Amino acid sequence: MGEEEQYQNGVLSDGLGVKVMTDEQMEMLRKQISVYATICESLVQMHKAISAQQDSTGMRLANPYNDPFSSYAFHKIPSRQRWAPKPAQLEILESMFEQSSTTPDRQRIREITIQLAEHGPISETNVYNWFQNRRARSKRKQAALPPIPNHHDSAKDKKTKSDETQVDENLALMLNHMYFQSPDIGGIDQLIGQTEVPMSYSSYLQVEQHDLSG
Amino acid sequence: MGEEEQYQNGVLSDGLGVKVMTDEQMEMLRKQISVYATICESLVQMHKAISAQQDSTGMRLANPYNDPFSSYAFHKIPSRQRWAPKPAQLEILESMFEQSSTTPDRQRIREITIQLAEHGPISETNVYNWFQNRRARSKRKQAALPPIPNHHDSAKDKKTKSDETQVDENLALMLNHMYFQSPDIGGIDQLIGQTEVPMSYSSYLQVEQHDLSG
DNA sequence: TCCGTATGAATGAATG
DNA sequence: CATTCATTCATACGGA
Repeated sequence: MGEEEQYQNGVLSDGLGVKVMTDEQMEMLRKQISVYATICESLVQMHKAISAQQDSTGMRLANPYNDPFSSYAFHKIPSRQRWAPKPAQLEILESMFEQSSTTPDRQRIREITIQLAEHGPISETNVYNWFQNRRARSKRKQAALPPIPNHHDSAKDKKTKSDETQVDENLALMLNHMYFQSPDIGGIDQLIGQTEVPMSYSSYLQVEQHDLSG
Repeated sequence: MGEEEQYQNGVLSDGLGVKVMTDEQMEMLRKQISVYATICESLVQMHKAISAQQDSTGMRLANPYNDPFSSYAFHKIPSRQRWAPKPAQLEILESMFEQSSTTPDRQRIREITIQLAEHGPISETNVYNWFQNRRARSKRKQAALPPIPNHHDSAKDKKTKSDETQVDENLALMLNHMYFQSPDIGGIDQLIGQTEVPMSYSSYLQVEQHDLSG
Protein backbone atom coordinates (compact mmCIF):
# COMPACT_ATOMS: atom_id res chain seq x y z
CA MET A 1 0.00 0.00 0.00
CA GLY A 2 1.34 3.34 -0.90
CA GLU A 3 -1.44 4.96 0.97
CA GLU A 4 -0.85 7.01 3.99
CA GLU A 5 -3.65 5.19 5.67
CA GLN A 6 -3.76 1.48 6.07
CA TYR A 7 -5.40 -1.14 8.12
CA GLN A 8 -3.64 -3.31 10.60
CA ASN A 9 -5.76 -5.92 12.22
CA GLY A 10 -8.79 -3.92 11.42
CA VAL A 11 -7.32 -0.76 12.74
CA LEU A 12 -6.99 2.30 10.67
CA SER A 13 -3.51 3.65 10.97
CA ASP A 14 -2.42 6.91 9.48
CA GLY A 15 1.12 5.71 9.27
CA LEU A 16 2.19 8.24 11.82
CA GLY A 17 1.46 6.18 14.87
CA VAL A 18 -2.04 7.46 15.22
CA LYS A 19 -4.79 4.90 15.37
CA VAL A 20 -8.46 5.48 14.83
CA MET A 21 -11.20 3.50 16.43
CA THR A 22 -14.83 3.59 15.64
CA ASP A 23 -17.41 4.18 18.26
CA GLU A 24 -18.42 0.58 18.08
CA GLN A 25 -14.92 -0.50 18.78
CA MET A 26 -14.69 1.80 21.69
CA GLU A 27 -17.94 0.41 22.92
CA MET A 28 -16.64 -3.10 22.64
CA LEU A 29 -13.61 -2.21 24.62
CA ARG A 30 -15.72 -0.49 27.17
CA LYS A 31 -17.82 -3.56 27.63
CA GLN A 32 -14.88 -5.81 27.98
CA ILE A 33 -13.36 -3.57 30.55
CA SER A 34 -16.63 -3.70 32.34
CA VAL A 35 -16.58 -7.46 32.22
CA TYR A 36 -13.16 -7.65 33.69
CA ALA A 37 -14.05 -5.14 36.31
CA THR A 38 -16.91 -7.35 37.31
CA ILE A 39 -14.77 -10.42 37.40
CA CYS A 40 -12.12 -8.69 39.42
CA GLU A 41 -14.69 -7.45 41.81
CA SER A 42 -15.96 -10.95 42.28
CA LEU A 43 -12.49 -12.20 42.91
CA VAL A 44 -12.05 -9.54 45.51
CA GLN A 45 -15.25 -10.63 47.12
CA MET A 46 -13.98 -14.16 47.25
CA HIS A 47 -10.73 -12.96 48.64
CA LYS A 48 -12.50 -11.14 51.39
CA ALA A 49 -14.67 -14.13 52.10
CA ILE A 50 -11.66 -16.34 52.45
CA SER A 51 -9.87 -13.81 54.57
CA ALA A 52 -12.84 -13.56 56.83
CA GLN A 53 -12.87 -17.30 57.12
CA GLN A 54 -9.28 -17.40 58.07
CA ASP A 55 -9.95 -14.76 60.62
CA SER A 56 -12.41 -17.00 62.26
CA THR A 57 -9.84 -19.76 62.41
CA GLY A 58 -7.35 -17.61 64.18
CA MET A 59 -5.27 -16.87 61.14
CA ARG A 60 -5.97 -13.21 61.26
CA LEU A 61 -3.28 -10.95 60.05
CA ALA A 62 -2.96 -7.89 62.15
CA ASN A 63 -1.52 -5.94 59.32
CA PRO A 64 -4.08 -3.37 58.30
CA TYR A 65 -2.64 -3.40 54.84
CA ASN A 66 -3.58 -6.96 54.22
CA ASP A 67 -6.62 -5.87 52.38
CA PRO A 68 -5.38 -3.98 49.36
CA PHE A 69 -8.80 -3.95 47.78
CA SER A 70 -10.99 -2.54 50.48
CA SER A 71 -10.85 0.95 49.12
CA TYR A 72 -10.36 0.13 45.54
CA ALA A 73 -13.26 1.26 43.48
CA PHE A 74 -13.90 -0.49 40.26
CA HIS A 75 -15.00 1.93 37.67
CA LYS A 76 -16.68 -0.58 35.56
CA ILE A 77 -18.08 1.91 33.19
CA PRO A 78 -16.07 4.27 31.11
CA SER A 79 -19.66 4.37 30.08
CA ARG A 80 -21.09 6.13 27.16
CA GLN A 81 -23.97 8.33 28.01
CA ARG A 82 -27.27 7.48 26.54
CA TRP A 83 -29.36 9.63 24.39
CA ALA A 84 -32.06 11.75 25.93
CA PRO A 85 -34.62 13.73 24.01
CA LYS A 86 -34.37 17.46 24.16
CA PRO A 87 -37.47 19.19 25.48
CA ALA A 88 -38.31 20.36 22.00
CA GLN A 89 -37.89 16.87 20.64
CA LEU A 90 -39.89 15.32 23.38
CA GLU A 91 -42.71 17.69 22.74
CA ILE A 92 -42.85 16.69 19.12
CA LEU A 93 -42.60 13.04 19.92
CA GLU A 94 -45.38 13.24 22.46
CA SER A 95 -47.70 15.06 20.11
CA MET A 96 -47.02 12.50 17.43
CA PHE A 97 -47.70 9.72 19.84
CA GLU A 98 -51.04 11.20 20.74
CA GLN A 99 -52.07 11.19 17.14
CA SER A 100 -51.04 7.78 16.01
CA SER A 101 -50.11 5.80 19.09
CA THR A 102 -48.97 3.15 16.67
CA THR A 103 -45.33 2.66 15.93
CA PRO A 104 -44.42 4.58 12.83
CA ASP A 105 -43.07 2.56 9.95
CA ARG A 106 -39.50 2.74 8.88
CA GLN A 107 -40.08 5.55 6.43
CA ARG A 108 -41.98 7.57 8.96
CA ILE A 109 -39.29 7.00 11.51
CA ARG A 110 -36.78 8.39 9.14
CA GLU A 111 -38.80 11.50 8.50
CA ILE A 112 -39.32 12.08 12.15
CA THR A 113 -35.68 11.58 12.84
CA ILE A 114 -34.71 14.11 10.27
CA GLN A 115 -37.18 16.55 11.66
CA LEU A 116 -36.02 16.09 15.21
CA ALA A 117 -32.42 16.29 14.20
CA GLU A 118 -32.91 19.99 13.91
CA HIS A 119 -33.24 20.21 17.63
CA GLY A 120 -30.31 18.06 18.53
CA PRO A 121 -28.45 14.83 17.88
CA ILE A 122 -30.73 11.89 17.34
CA SER A 123 -30.82 8.68 15.38
CA GLU A 124 -33.52 6.56 13.90
CA THR A 125 -32.87 3.96 16.51
CA ASN A 126 -33.50 6.51 19.19
CA VAL A 127 -36.81 7.44 17.67
CA TYR A 128 -37.73 3.84 17.17
CA ASN A 129 -36.94 2.92 20.72
CA TRP A 130 -38.78 5.91 22.00
CA PHE A 131 -42.01 4.88 20.36
CA GLN A 132 -41.58 1.31 21.37
CA ASN A 133 -41.08 2.22 24.98
CA ARG A 134 -43.69 4.90 24.97
CA ARG A 135 -46.29 2.50 23.79
CA ALA A 136 -45.31 -0.38 25.94
CA ARG A 137 -45.31 1.78 29.01
CA SER A 138 -48.51 3.57 28.36
CA LYS A 139 -50.06 0.19 27.99
CA ARG A 140 -48.54 -1.12 31.14
CA LYS A 141 -49.73 1.87 33.06
CA GLN A 142 -53.28 1.10 32.22
CA ALA A 143 -52.83 -2.56 32.91
CA ALA A 144 -51.00 -2.05 36.14
CA LEU A 145 -53.28 0.30 37.95
CA PRO A 146 -56.63 -1.46 37.45
CA PRO A 147 -55.38 -4.90 38.52
CA ILE A 148 -55.40 -3.78 42.11
CA PRO A 149 -59.12 -4.29 42.57
CA ASN A 150 -58.67 -6.69 45.42
CA HIS A 151 -61.99 -8.36 45.19
CA HIS A 152 -65.07 -9.21 43.17
CA ASP A 153 -64.98 -8.26 39.58
CA SER A 154 -65.01 -11.23 37.33
CA ALA A 155 -63.94 -10.22 33.90
CA LYS A 156 -62.45 -6.82 33.59
CA ASP A 157 -59.85 -6.17 31.01
CA LYS A 158 -58.73 -9.51 29.88
CA LYS A 159 -55.95 -8.52 27.59
CA THR A 160 -55.24 -11.97 26.36
CA LYS A 161 -57.69 -13.92 24.32
CA SER A 162 -57.10 -16.98 26.40
CA ASP A 163 -59.65 -18.30 28.78
CA GLU A 164 -60.88 -16.33 31.71
CA THR A 165 -58.94 -15.42 34.74
CA GLN A 166 -59.46 -18.11 37.25
CA VAL A 167 -57.69 -18.29 40.49
CA ASP A 168 -58.46 -19.82 43.76
CA GLU A 169 -59.93 -17.29 46.09
CA ASN A 170 -57.13 -17.66 48.52
CA LEU A 171 -54.53 -17.61 45.85
CA ALA A 172 -56.06 -14.54 44.35
CA LEU A 173 -55.83 -12.72 47.62
CA MET A 174 -52.36 -13.98 48.15
CA LEU A 175 -51.20 -12.95 44.76
CA ASN A 176 -52.81 -9.62 45.06
CA HIS A 177 -51.15 -9.11 48.35
CA MET A 178 -47.77 -10.25 47.25
CA TYR A 179 -47.85 -8.32 44.08
CA PHE A 180 -49.40 -5.08 44.93
CA GLN A 181 -49.84 -4.66 48.59
CA SER A 182 -46.77 -5.91 50.27
CA PRO A 183 -44.61 -2.91 50.99
CA ASP A 184 -41.92 -5.24 52.15
CA ILE A 185 -41.28 -6.77 48.83
CA GLY A 186 -39.82 -3.67 47.38
CA GLY A 187 -37.53 -3.22 50.28
CA ILE A 188 -36.44 -6.77 50.52
CA ASP A 189 -36.08 -6.89 46.83
CA GLN A 190 -33.64 -4.11 47.12
CA LEU A 191 -32.02 -5.82 50.01
CA ILE A 192 -31.17 -8.79 47.97
CA GLY A 193 -30.21 -6.52 45.18
CA GLN A 194 -28.94 -8.10 42.06
CA THR A 195 -29.76 -11.48 43.39
CA GLU A 196 -33.17 -10.71 42.07
CA VAL A 197 -34.49 -13.91 40.71
CA PRO A 198 -31.49 -15.38 39.08
CA MET A 199 -32.24 -17.71 36.32
CA SER A 200 -31.09 -21.16 37.05
CA TYR A 201 -30.88 -22.81 33.74
CA SER A 202 -30.58 -26.15 35.34
CA SER A 203 -34.20 -26.37 36.20
CA TYR A 204 -35.42 -24.54 33.21
CA LEU A 205 -36.36 -26.61 30.30
CA GLN A 206 -38.31 -24.85 27.68
CA VAL A 207 -40.77 -27.08 26.02
CA GLU A 208 -40.21 -27.35 22.38
CA GLN A 209 -43.08 -25.62 20.78
CA HIS A 210 -41.85 -24.20 17.60
CA ASP A 211 -42.75 -26.10 14.55
CA LEU A 212 -39.94 -25.78 12.15
CA SER A 213 -41.42 -28.16 9.70
CA GLY A 214 -42.28 -26.31 6.62
CA MET B 1 -75.18 -16.99 39.49
CA GLY B 2 -77.03 -20.17 39.03
CA GLU B 3 -74.17 -21.53 37.06
CA GLU B 4 -72.19 -24.46 38.18
CA GLU B 5 -69.13 -22.46 37.45
CA GLN B 6 -68.49 -19.15 39.02
CA TYR B 7 -65.72 -16.75 39.64
CA GLN B 8 -64.37 -15.88 42.97
CA ASN B 9 -61.69 -13.29 42.92
CA GLY B 10 -60.91 -14.07 39.39
CA VAL B 11 -60.83 -17.75 40.03
CA LEU B 12 -62.97 -20.17 38.20
CA SER B 13 -64.60 -22.55 40.56
CA ASP B 14 -66.62 -25.49 39.40
CA GLY B 15 -68.59 -25.48 42.53
CA LEU B 16 -67.19 -28.84 43.52
CA GLY B 17 -64.07 -27.60 45.15
CA VAL B 18 -62.00 -27.72 42.05
CA LYS B 19 -60.24 -24.55 41.03
CA VAL B 20 -58.72 -23.75 37.72
CA MET B 21 -55.85 -21.39 37.13
CA THR B 22 -54.66 -20.01 33.88
CA ASP B 23 -51.09 -20.27 32.79
CA GLU B 24 -50.77 -16.62 33.44
CA GLN B 25 -51.84 -17.02 36.98
CA MET B 26 -49.56 -19.95 37.44
CA GLU B 27 -46.76 -17.85 36.11
CA MET B 28 -47.51 -15.13 38.58
CA LEU B 29 -47.47 -17.56 41.41
CA ARG B 30 -44.31 -19.06 40.12
CA LYS B 31 -42.59 -15.74 40.11
CA GLN B 32 -43.64 -14.94 43.58
CA ILE B 33 -42.52 -18.26 44.87
CA SER B 34 -39.27 -17.66 43.17
CA VAL B 35 -38.96 -14.26 44.77
CA TYR B 36 -39.63 -15.64 48.18
CA ALA B 37 -37.21 -18.46 47.64
CA THR B 38 -34.59 -15.92 46.80
CA ILE B 39 -35.40 -13.85 49.83
CA CYS B 40 -35.23 -16.84 52.07
CA GLU B 41 -31.94 -17.84 50.65
CA SER B 42 -30.60 -14.40 51.24
CA LEU B 43 -31.75 -14.54 54.81
CA VAL B 44 -29.99 -17.83 55.23
CA GLN B 45 -26.85 -16.33 53.84
CA MET B 46 -27.10 -13.54 56.33
CA HIS B 47 -27.71 -16.03 59.04
CA LYS B 48 -24.64 -17.94 58.11
CA ALA B 49 -22.59 -14.81 57.91
CA ILE B 50 -23.64 -13.81 61.37
CA SER B 51 -23.01 -17.27 62.70
CA ALA B 52 -19.56 -17.29 61.21
CA GLN B 53 -18.90 -13.97 62.80
CA GLN B 54 -19.96 -15.21 66.15
CA ASP B 55 -17.74 -18.20 65.69
CA SER B 56 -14.77 -15.98 65.26
CA THR B 57 -15.62 -14.24 68.48
CA GLY B 58 -15.63 -17.41 70.43
CA MET B 59 -19.37 -17.79 70.50
CA ARG B 60 -19.31 -20.98 68.59
CA LEU B 61 -21.98 -23.44 69.41
CA ALA B 62 -20.68 -26.94 69.40
CA ASN B 63 -24.05 -28.29 68.53
CA PRO B 64 -23.86 -29.61 65.00
CA TYR B 65 -27.52 -28.92 64.60
CA ASN B 66 -27.11 -25.22 64.95
CA ASP B 67 -27.21 -24.81 61.27
CA PRO B 68 -30.60 -25.98 60.14
CA PHE B 69 -30.11 -24.58 56.69
CA SER B 70 -26.83 -26.05 55.63
CA SER B 71 -28.42 -28.84 53.74
CA TYR B 72 -31.55 -27.12 52.74
CA ALA B 73 -31.78 -26.62 49.07
CA PHE B 74 -33.90 -23.80 47.79
CA HIS B 75 -35.61 -24.66 44.62
CA LYS B 76 -35.94 -21.12 43.62
CA ILE B 77 -37.18 -21.68 40.18
CA PRO B 78 -40.33 -23.27 39.13
CA SER B 79 -39.06 -20.69 36.71
CA ARG B 80 -40.05 -20.17 33.20
CA GLN B 81 -38.10 -17.10 32.39
CA ARG B 82 -37.00 -16.62 28.90
CA TRP B 83 -33.98 -18.31 27.60
CA ALA B 84 -30.73 -16.43 27.35
CA PRO B 85 -27.66 -17.75 25.61
CA LYS B 86 -24.67 -18.55 27.73
CA PRO B 87 -21.46 -16.84 26.74
CA ALA B 88 -20.18 -20.05 25.27
CA GLN B 89 -23.34 -20.55 23.31
CA LEU B 90 -23.37 -17.01 22.08
CA GLU B 91 -19.85 -17.34 20.89
CA ILE B 92 -20.75 -20.34 18.80
CA LEU B 93 -23.89 -18.77 17.48
CA GLU B 94 -22.09 -15.63 16.47
CA SER B 95 -19.39 -17.49 14.67
CA MET B 96 -21.99 -19.50 12.83
CA PHE B 97 -23.83 -16.39 11.90
CA GLU B 98 -20.72 -14.89 10.47
CA GLN B 99 -20.27 -17.85 8.20
CA SER B 100 -23.69 -18.35 6.79
CA SER B 101 -25.83 -15.43 7.81
CA THR B 102 -28.70 -17.36 6.31
CA THR B 103 -31.22 -19.12 8.46
CA PRO B 104 -30.13 -22.70 8.97
CA ASP B 105 -32.60 -25.28 7.83
CA ARG B 106 -34.49 -27.47 10.20
CA GLN B 107 -31.87 -30.16 10.21
CA ARG B 108 -29.08 -27.71 10.78
CA ILE B 109 -30.99 -26.08 13.60
CA ARG B 110 -31.26 -29.40 15.28
CA GLU B 111 -27.57 -30.08 15.03
CA ILE B 112 -26.71 -26.70 16.38
CA THR B 113 -29.13 -27.13 19.22
CA ILE B 114 -27.58 -30.41 20.18
CA GLN B 115 -24.17 -28.89 20.08
CA LEU B 116 -25.15 -25.91 22.16
CA ALA B 117 -26.99 -28.04 24.63
CA GLU B 118 -23.63 -29.02 26.00
CA HIS B 119 -23.24 -25.57 27.37
CA GLY B 120 -26.67 -25.18 28.83
CA PRO B 121 -30.38 -25.69 28.36
CA ILE B 122 -31.56 -24.71 24.93
CA SER B 123 -34.22 -25.70 22.49
CA GLU B 124 -34.47 -25.67 18.75
CA THR B 125 -36.92 -22.85 19.01
CA ASN B 126 -34.39 -20.81 20.84
CA VAL B 127 -31.83 -21.36 18.17
CA TYR B 128 -34.31 -20.64 15.45
CA ASN B 129 -35.44 -17.42 17.06
CA TRP B 130 -31.92 -16.37 17.67
CA PHE B 131 -31.01 -16.55 14.03
CA GLN B 132 -34.18 -14.85 13.01
CA ASN B 133 -33.58 -11.98 15.36
CA ARG B 134 -29.92 -11.78 14.70
CA ARG B 135 -30.46 -11.32 11.02
CA ALA B 136 -33.41 -9.01 11.30
CA ARG B 137 -31.49 -6.74 13.58
CA SER B 138 -28.30 -6.79 11.67
CA LYS B 139 -30.35 -5.78 8.67
CA ARG B 140 -32.18 -3.07 10.47
CA LYS B 141 -29.03 -1.52 11.68
CA GLN B 142 -27.77 -1.58 8.16
CA ALA B 143 -30.86 0.08 6.83
CA ALA B 144 -30.85 2.76 9.43
CA LEU B 145 -29.62 6.09 8.37
CA PRO B 146 -25.99 6.78 8.98
CA PRO B 147 -26.21 8.85 12.16
CA ILE B 148 -28.09 11.57 10.43
CA PRO B 149 -26.03 13.49 7.96
CA ASN B 150 -24.16 15.40 10.56
CA HIS B 151 -21.79 16.90 8.08
CA HIS B 152 -18.46 16.34 9.73
CA ASP B 153 -17.52 12.85 8.83
CA SER B 154 -13.94 12.02 9.35
CA ALA B 155 -11.69 9.19 8.35
CA LYS B 156 -13.94 6.21 8.15
CA ASP B 157 -16.65 6.95 5.73
CA LYS B 158 -17.07 4.03 3.39
CA LYS B 159 -18.05 1.65 6.14
CA THR B 160 -18.97 -1.15 3.80
CA LYS B 161 -20.33 -3.20 6.60
CA SER B 162 -18.92 -5.70 9.03
CA ASP B 163 -15.48 -5.64 7.51
CA GLU B 164 -15.06 -2.14 8.77
CA THR B 165 -13.49 -3.68 11.78
CA GLN B 166 -10.65 -1.41 12.49
CA VAL B 167 -8.99 -1.72 15.79
CA ASP B 168 -5.59 -0.99 17.01
CA GLU B 169 -3.39 -3.96 16.47
CA ASN B 170 -2.93 -4.46 20.13
CA LEU B 171 -6.49 -3.83 20.90
CA ALA B 172 -7.55 -6.19 18.20
CA LEU B 173 -5.48 -8.96 19.66
CA MET B 174 -6.66 -8.11 23.11
CA LEU B 175 -10.28 -8.09 22.15
CA ASN B 176 -9.89 -11.25 20.23
CA HIS B 177 -8.31 -12.84 23.20
CA MET B 178 -10.82 -11.59 25.65
CA TYR B 179 -13.71 -12.52 23.52
CA PHE B 180 -12.88 -15.89 22.20
CA GLN B 181 -9.64 -17.25 23.39
CA SER B 182 -9.40 -16.78 27.06
CA PRO B 183 -9.92 -20.18 28.58
CA ASP B 184 -10.09 -18.60 31.96
CA ILE B 185 -13.18 -16.61 31.32
CA GLY B 186 -15.41 -19.58 31.17
CA GLY B 187 -14.01 -20.94 34.35
CA ILE B 188 -14.14 -17.73 36.23
CA ASP B 189 -17.52 -17.06 34.87
CA GLN B 190 -18.63 -20.29 36.38
CA LEU B 191 -16.77 -19.54 39.50
CA ILE B 192 -18.50 -16.29 40.13
CA GLY B 193 -21.71 -17.95 39.26
CA GLN B 194 -24.78 -15.83 39.48
CA THR B 195 -22.80 -12.68 39.29
CA GLU B 196 -22.92 -13.44 35.64
CA VAL B 197 -21.16 -10.82 33.68
CA PRO B 198 -23.87 -8.22 33.28
CA MET B 199 -23.24 -7.34 29.73
CA SER B 200 -24.75 -7.91 26.44
CA TYR B 201 -22.19 -9.71 24.49
CA SER B 202 -23.71 -8.15 21.50
CA SER B 203 -20.58 -7.21 19.75
CA TYR B 204 -22.80 -6.79 16.83
CA LEU B 205 -23.07 -3.18 16.74
CA GLN B 206 -26.04 -1.07 16.67
CA VAL B 207 -24.12 1.65 15.03
CA GLU B 208 -25.56 5.08 14.96
CA GLN B 209 -26.42 6.02 18.39
CA HIS B 210 -26.27 9.52 19.55
CA ASP B 211 -25.25 10.44 22.96
CA LEU B 212 -26.21 13.71 24.37
CA SER B 213 -23.18 15.43 23.01
CA GLY B 214 -25.16 18.38 21.90
C1' DT C 1 -25.15 8.83 50.28
C1' DC C 2 -28.56 5.76 49.45
C1' DC C 3 -32.86 4.56 47.31
C1' DG C 4 -36.58 4.42 44.11
C1' DT C 5 -38.35 5.77 39.88
C1' DA C 6 -38.24 7.12 34.94
C1' DT C 7 -36.56 5.81 30.76
C1' DG C 8 -33.21 4.46 26.83
C1' DA C 9 -31.71 0.22 25.16
C1' DA C 10 -31.28 -4.87 24.45
C1' DT C 11 -33.31 -9.00 23.13
C1' DG C 12 -36.23 -13.45 23.29
C1' DA C 13 -40.52 -14.54 21.56
C1' DA C 14 -44.79 -13.84 18.99
C1' DT C 15 -47.53 -12.37 15.12
C1' DG C 16 -48.84 -11.34 10.17
C1' DC D 1 -39.14 -12.60 6.72
C1' DA D 2 -40.80 -8.08 8.58
C1' DT D 3 -42.75 -6.08 12.64
C1' DT D 4 -44.26 -5.77 17.03
C1' DC D 5 -44.69 -7.13 21.78
C1' DA D 6 -43.08 -8.10 26.36
C1' DT D 7 -39.68 -8.23 29.63
C1' DT D 8 -35.52 -7.01 31.50
C1' DC D 9 -31.19 -4.47 32.12
C1' DA D 10 -28.77 -0.33 33.21
C1' DT D 11 -28.31 4.46 34.04
C1' DA D 12 -29.64 9.18 35.16
C1' DC D 13 -31.89 11.81 38.30
C1' DG D 14 -34.38 13.65 42.28
C1' DG D 15 -35.57 13.48 46.96
C1' DA D 16 -34.96 12.04 51.99
